[in-house]
Amino acid sequence: MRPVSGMSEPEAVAEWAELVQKVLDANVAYHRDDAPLISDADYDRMKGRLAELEAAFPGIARAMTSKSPTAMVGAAPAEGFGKVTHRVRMLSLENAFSDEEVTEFDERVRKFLGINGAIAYTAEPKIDGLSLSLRYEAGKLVQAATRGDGEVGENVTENARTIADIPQHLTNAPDVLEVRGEVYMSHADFAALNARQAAAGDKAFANPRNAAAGSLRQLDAGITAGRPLRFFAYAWGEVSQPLAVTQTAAIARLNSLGFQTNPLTVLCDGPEAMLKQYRLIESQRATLGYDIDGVVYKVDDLALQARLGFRSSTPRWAIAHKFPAELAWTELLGIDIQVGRTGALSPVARLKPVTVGGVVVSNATLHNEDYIAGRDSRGNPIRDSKDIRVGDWVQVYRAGDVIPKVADVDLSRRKEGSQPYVFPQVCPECGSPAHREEGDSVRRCTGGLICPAQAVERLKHFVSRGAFDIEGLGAKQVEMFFRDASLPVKTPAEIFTLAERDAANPLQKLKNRDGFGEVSAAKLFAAIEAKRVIPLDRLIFSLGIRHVGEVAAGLLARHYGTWAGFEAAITHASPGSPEWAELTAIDGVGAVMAQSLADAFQNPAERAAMDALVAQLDVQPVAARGAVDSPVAGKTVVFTGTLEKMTRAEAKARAEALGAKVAGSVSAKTDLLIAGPGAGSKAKDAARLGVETIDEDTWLRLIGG
DNA sequence: GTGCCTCGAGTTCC
DNA sequence: CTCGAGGCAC
Repeated sequence: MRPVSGMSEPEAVAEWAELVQKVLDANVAYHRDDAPLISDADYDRMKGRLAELEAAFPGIARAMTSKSPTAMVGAAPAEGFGKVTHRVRMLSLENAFSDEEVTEFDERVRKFLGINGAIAYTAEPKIDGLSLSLRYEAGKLVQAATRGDGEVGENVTENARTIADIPQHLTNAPDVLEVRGEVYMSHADFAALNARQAAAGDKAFANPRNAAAGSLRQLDAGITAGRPLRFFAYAWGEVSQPLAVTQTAAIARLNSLGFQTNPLTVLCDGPEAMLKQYRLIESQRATLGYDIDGVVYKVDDLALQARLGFRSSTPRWAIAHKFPAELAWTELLGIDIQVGRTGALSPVARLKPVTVGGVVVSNATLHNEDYIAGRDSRGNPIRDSKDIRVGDWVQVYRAGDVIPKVADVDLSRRKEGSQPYVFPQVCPECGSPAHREEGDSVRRCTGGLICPAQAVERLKHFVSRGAFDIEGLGAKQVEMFFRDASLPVKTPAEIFTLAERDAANPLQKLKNRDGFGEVSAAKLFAAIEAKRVIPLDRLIFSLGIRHVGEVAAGLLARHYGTWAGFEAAITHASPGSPEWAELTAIDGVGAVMAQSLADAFQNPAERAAMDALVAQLDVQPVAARGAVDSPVAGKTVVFTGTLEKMTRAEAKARAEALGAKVAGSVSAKTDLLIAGPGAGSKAKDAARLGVETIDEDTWLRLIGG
């Protein structure tokens, strides 16, 4: 590549224009056609060069950068779309795969609510498209957003405006109304679109879902307008006034506001009726004219829905009853072992590519060594104890329509002289012994940070979304720096000395490398610099300590507040010590997690890496508790005796939603005891300790209902 | 001790 | 998304 410094402006413009076209073509191939034209590395290189040209010739930038793909931020999931934070989280649904699981769902709901009689549920087809949230203010469509990760989605307002089923204006709607539903493409429209694609020499879409997703995510809304997308409304997010008192009535209301709602939505009086509707919908599946992948059941009474509330990522009042997964047979070409950040050795099946549910699958997970051998972790036989051998014909499916898995083996086609797979006893990456602990289903490499696979996976975790989340430093860049001879990054601390080391390196500066330019190198250094200031919870999560995920890291950070406090406590924690007692007293922290933390902090190599890292950082303390505005926020409460207005599970969920901590027994830390009739020893304990005790009605008044 | 509810870890394909 | 397992209530 020619150095930009020796180029004239017209030459630069010519190269720039050519590159823009190539990048745009690649974008179309990747996003619309799901068929990459070029490798990711080449793509990144082209974008880097574009940025370089634009930086060296500001004229280009002023005149045309708005057209340039560099204006569409790189790497991150939201290429070219703005981000939208959902005011009400877009959750996913719990899945059921059998009739029993549906019956259990109903039992669970009634148990939670303490209702013995029947409860009414709606049943509706689960459309196989992509969910979309539409925000209306004063009756006008102001924003459309994809689901994203449920918290943050992409702003696709302009594209949504081109969909005929989506009204631009509503009359008699609440001031604020967020309608949720599914964007999909009908079979007929999908076939016609693919015929057009073929006529134009473009690649066909694999299935209607991909076609709908690709069409909605066009950067040019003009292309979306030419795609026959449809929309069914089935839920809502933020509303300024309630839509109705039942799910059925709310859907009818959405329909009268001008939305398409699914005509197969019916009200059922219990599991029997739900399953009947499931079979009816399943029997009509082939003739509906659009893809569905199951049936969704929802508690009809919205007041009950509110009482049931949510678990961490799914509502308690709904479930998706999925149709059986599509299966396909193919040949197992080989078994590779991958090493994860905790050292776990995971076998991956390399398959002769096969289409399953409209997607070509060439890899599948084999879980662990027992799964290959045909036993579960308790030693019980699975797949009739058939083991899986290289060369076998295997049946694959996509679990939850996503993750490819091997379900079965065809013994009649097993090749003569095939041998059972021998699981490696040493790490294939570093050669250290791989041990399997009693009762554990995974075998782990014992190399720790010595193992390059573990080290690089730990680094990837370190820069991942919930951890340091450094823009421009993703998995791919981490791999590159890890293997780099002149500017290596082998430990998290080394990320923060990157700029300094680059400046001190007279040859081969980062900005002169393939894939980087002046601008991108400076941007990366700035992004790293910005993350020197880091909240304690993110730091703890980023350490990648086994059993300590995002939630546990948050608990620990909130309990200890500062790095100094946390570090001192864990360093001295061992079974029997006061630090250990304090640690395991945290709600959600048990002996296993405590031991894992202690092991990490008391291991000299791990500890050295941690200290070097923290020396580079400005760790922000974390406040004790989220500022929930309620009289019980931050209080520790205990329930005892018989609760008459709600079940124990419900009482606990509501108290926690209001920021209270619910404990099982009364201690000096208890702030409030809610005692129903029949309270025994706990009430005595409370009296002895001087803990305030109230009855259920007083409690309900206190929390407002 | 048993059973429920979550979380954590690992995985694929786009 | 699923599985295994940790943590806790009963």
